[in-house]
Amino acid sequence: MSIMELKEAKDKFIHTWGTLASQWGINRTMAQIHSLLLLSPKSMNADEIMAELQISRGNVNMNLRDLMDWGLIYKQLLPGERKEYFMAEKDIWKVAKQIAKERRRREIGPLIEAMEDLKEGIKPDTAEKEEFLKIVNDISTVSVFADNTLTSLLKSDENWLISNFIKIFNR
Amino acid sequence: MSIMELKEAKDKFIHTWGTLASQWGINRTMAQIHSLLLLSPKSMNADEIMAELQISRGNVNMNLRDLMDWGLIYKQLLPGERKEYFMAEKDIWKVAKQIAKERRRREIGPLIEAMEDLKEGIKPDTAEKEEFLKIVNDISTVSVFADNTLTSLLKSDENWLISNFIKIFNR
DNA sequence: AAATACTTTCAGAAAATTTTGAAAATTCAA
DNA sequence: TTGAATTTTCAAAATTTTCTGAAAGTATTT
Repeated sequence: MSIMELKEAKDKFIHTWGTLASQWGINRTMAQIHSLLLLSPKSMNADEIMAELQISRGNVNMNLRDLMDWGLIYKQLLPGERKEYFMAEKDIWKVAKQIAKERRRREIGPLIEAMEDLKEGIKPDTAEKEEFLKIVNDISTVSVFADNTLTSLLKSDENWLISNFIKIFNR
Repeated sequence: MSIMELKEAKDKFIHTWGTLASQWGINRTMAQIHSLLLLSPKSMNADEIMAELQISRGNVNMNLRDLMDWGLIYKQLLPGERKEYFMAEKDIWKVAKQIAKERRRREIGPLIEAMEDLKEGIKPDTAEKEEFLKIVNDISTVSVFADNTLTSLLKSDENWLISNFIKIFNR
């Protein structure tokens, strides 16, 4: 690949992040705003984001809100400024942990709940029902395992993560 | 919750699985077919799936294909039968591993590639470019870490997973 | 309290994704 | 071969999701 100018590279970054994110269930604009803020040295307001990404005010507002729900960006109130400014968390380890945490909450949590509900509703009084409960129980067990594994990974601090990372590299 | 009949519980299972899956980027019908096969004691053909889920032949065909790509179901050719029959992998640990493997391949792989491409295109000859490369490098590092962690989890066998699971429970 | 600056909401429009179903392709028995 | 059974494809339709932009809501200044 030939040498790119910075602007071009940043645009490519934003585009890539947006495309990948949409492949795994996160909306494109949300990912684009996130990467824009990730790359921006200063915090930005809604108008700046609208101009940069060529999207509507409503869209910007809604996705900023979602990004705050995900814990990926922060609102910043600058003294003497009426407008709200937004900045992204730049520590990528924190970002990754935050994403893992949210996905755990959104994807694994509801699965565990649903399986518990199903368990409660069925009595294993026939072979058929036993078979059904076996599957529900298995899914429950695996989900709880995944939940616990992720939780313990997330609880352990950055140093642990990095040392693990180095260990894996050196094996 | 009151006592449910088995049929009702199975329908709820299929519906829940479909809803959850669509919340995290997998299409609803694919998840419904998967859960139908997961709960079915015998393998099923396209017509049976069409009838049970009230969906078109094309839709069934396409999603069976996708499920095979994910490695979640197998085609079974019954002797004396022209039609193709399908059965789901019932070992939930294997299912979970397969899902983790695919998601790693589809979500993390392209991210690592994209960051490598960006790195190659930029020379750190200004402070701005250095900052940009810092972020790209950080993302690259975290992605590779996540990739390695998942890979080593997946390589380790079921016994390891279960013993870890027990450890976490006993702590 | 009125005007101004800004943010939020939400109904309808646009875009993206999923689904349908009939036609084309493939497979296999006779 | 032929042709009946079955699977695959794919353009168009249906559905779902996302986006727009103007109106409503809030906060701040004068």
